[in-house]
Amino acid sequence: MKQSKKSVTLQDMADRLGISKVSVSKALRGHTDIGETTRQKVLALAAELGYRPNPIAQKLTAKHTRTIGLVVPKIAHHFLTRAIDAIYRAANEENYEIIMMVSEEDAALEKTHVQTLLSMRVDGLLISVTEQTRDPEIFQQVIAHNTPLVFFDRVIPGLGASCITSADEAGATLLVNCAIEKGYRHFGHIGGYQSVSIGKQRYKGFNKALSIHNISPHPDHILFGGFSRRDGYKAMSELIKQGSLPEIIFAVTYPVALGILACARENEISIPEELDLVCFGSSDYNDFISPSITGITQPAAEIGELALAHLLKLIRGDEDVSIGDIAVPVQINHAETCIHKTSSRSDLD
Amino acid sequence: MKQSKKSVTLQDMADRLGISKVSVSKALRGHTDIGETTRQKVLALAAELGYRPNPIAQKLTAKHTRTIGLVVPKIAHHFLTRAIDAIYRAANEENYEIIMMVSEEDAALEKTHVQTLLSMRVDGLLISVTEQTRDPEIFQQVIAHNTPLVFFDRVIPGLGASCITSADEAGATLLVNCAIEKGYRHFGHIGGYQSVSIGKQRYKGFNKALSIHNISPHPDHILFGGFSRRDGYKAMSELIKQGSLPEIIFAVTYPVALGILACARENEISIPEELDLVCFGSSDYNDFISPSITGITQPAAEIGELALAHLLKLIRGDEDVSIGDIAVPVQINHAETCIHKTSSRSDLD
DNA sequence: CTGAATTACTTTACCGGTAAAGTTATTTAT
DNA sequence: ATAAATAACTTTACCGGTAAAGTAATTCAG
Repeated sequence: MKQSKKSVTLQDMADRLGISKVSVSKALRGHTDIGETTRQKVLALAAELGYRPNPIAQKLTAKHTRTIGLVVPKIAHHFLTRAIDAIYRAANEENYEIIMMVSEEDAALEKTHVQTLLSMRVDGLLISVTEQTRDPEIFQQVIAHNTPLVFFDRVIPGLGASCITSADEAGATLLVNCAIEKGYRHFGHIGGYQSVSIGKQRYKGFNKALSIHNISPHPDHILFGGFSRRDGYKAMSELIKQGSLPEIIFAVTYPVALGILACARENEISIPEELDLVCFGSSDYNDFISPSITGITQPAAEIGELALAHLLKLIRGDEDVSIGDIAVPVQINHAETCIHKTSSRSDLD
Repeated sequence: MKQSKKSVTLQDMADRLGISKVSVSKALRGHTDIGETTRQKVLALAAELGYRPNPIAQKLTAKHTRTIGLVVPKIAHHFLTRAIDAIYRAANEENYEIIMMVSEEDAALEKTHVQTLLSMRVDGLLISVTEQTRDPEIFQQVIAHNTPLVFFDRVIPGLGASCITSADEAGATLLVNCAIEKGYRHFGHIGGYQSVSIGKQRYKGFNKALSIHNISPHPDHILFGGFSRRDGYKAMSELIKQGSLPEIIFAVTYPVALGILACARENEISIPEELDLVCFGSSDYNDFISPSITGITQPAAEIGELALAHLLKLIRGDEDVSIGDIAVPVQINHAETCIHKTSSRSDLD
């Protein structure tokens, strides 16, 4: 394999012009030390040779690298995909570079990635943690290292890093309240790991709505697991095995709701007639699904943008920024489930 | 903002141990120059201080950066998302770092990104071009620069860079043949820009199947545009405005098919009864959509992996690798559309 | 027993930039 | 007229590594 053509360096240009490389550097950066004539010559030569400074060399000296590390548990995930997209877009506008690493829901890999990014001297870190992350030690290291850190979506509160999330708790309450108003009383929850922020907060919001209305769900109707379609399917299978079903299930994510839908379909349980369903999250494809699922639309792009904007403020040391948690308000997307309570079950009512 | 704690350098450790920094460097790399006793001391100190070499400094000297540039037109796109995911996973296994940049379907931005990545001294480039890319100049520059380049999905053949794609042409032929066998005779195509490889190849495959069977589609039923849901919707509106509909439409992408579906629904044209529909591509959600759309499933992960593997071979200079195009075979996913021809139209048959 | 090889290091140089501290020749101020 | 300031460069040093070329002490070979 032939070696890559060497690119033009300051020294190359200096040699051609018979001046020192520092002069060339200064000329390019518009330093006042350099006379107009020389500067024009340098600029002309640089254009001619297509000179581009070596960013690696630049980063070696500079205190700031204009690079941000992004760690996400996966990419092919409806919410994250959109958030990542927004982060890239916003970073590009601000002339920051993103280095994304994928932890693949593996806490150990996540840790390695964070360490790698730190050693790459990123100016700051944006992190959405894995389902498995329990030990916050690596993040405490980041904070101790004085590298600005912002969590988004799946966050770890209380570490002294800002957390940007959907209004998980409030959104869940909103959704469940809406169902209560429509007459539903017997709720189930297929929730996520309680060690993960979104799992915990959404369950909390669910409980809050119920307790305000003095409703207590049947313990058998509350199940916890992961956040994927597979997890939803599994939980629904268990629920069916147990025998009794609630009137309506609140699923922790959209994929979980789909898993429930798939499982219900296989077991010939019709949704929303026999069993109703709502969830936190939605999908671009929701309108095409039958039944389309009533749920909470998450402002993924907004969260991505906010997280980046907040991180940049921390990096720049803006005075009007404090480390804190931001919960972006969410809305209900009314679709074909959870229209109104269709049957009243005398045995329970 | 306080400054980040300075990280441990070779010099720091050398000072503490009273040896030269080069010895420390050699010890860490297991160079035979260093005695066992000293090496152990260095290793111990490195572990104690949590030394991590500065990758920026390393890259400045090394000829290879173990970094690969990835340029994609967008992230939130069913096929690309999965391909990107696979690329990250594979790169991680091979201990390569990915630097992804998003061109946002903007050819100018794409060019800048490629230049930036080149100046970052990536070892190779993986590119899926934008809808708008017409001028191959920047890619010719890459090739002239001797940086290995592999296109995937949306490719530019004939430049001397390898192209990894779905079997676009063959897949389209396969799908259309299948429809022909089921009795369909009057075809429409809502296709993509013919300047983009997937648009061109899929249309080509469509034509091939038809011409083999001596079928010529009505010119009014052939429309070209972009690859998004919006584009599908727009094209379908036009088709409706024109008056006559084909029996079945072959849509260039899954989102385009959805756009068609949405537009048909609004105009109370029932699919698949009044108008049938197939497309190139599919979705995780297809099973939940009604009607679920018969189409070609693209091996996104496989294409991502193949593209990366091929690029790595080029980078490593493997002898058994030649620059060439690879079309990964595709399959039909049979769903609720294109079951069999339901009506025969006497006016046309 | 002595020259050559080996061991275990150190010194110097370099990657491609940037910052700080010279160095001249030319102005400007007094 | 002469010291001080200014303009326009150059030299040196440094970022944090790696490669190549010393060097001194010890071991080996004949």
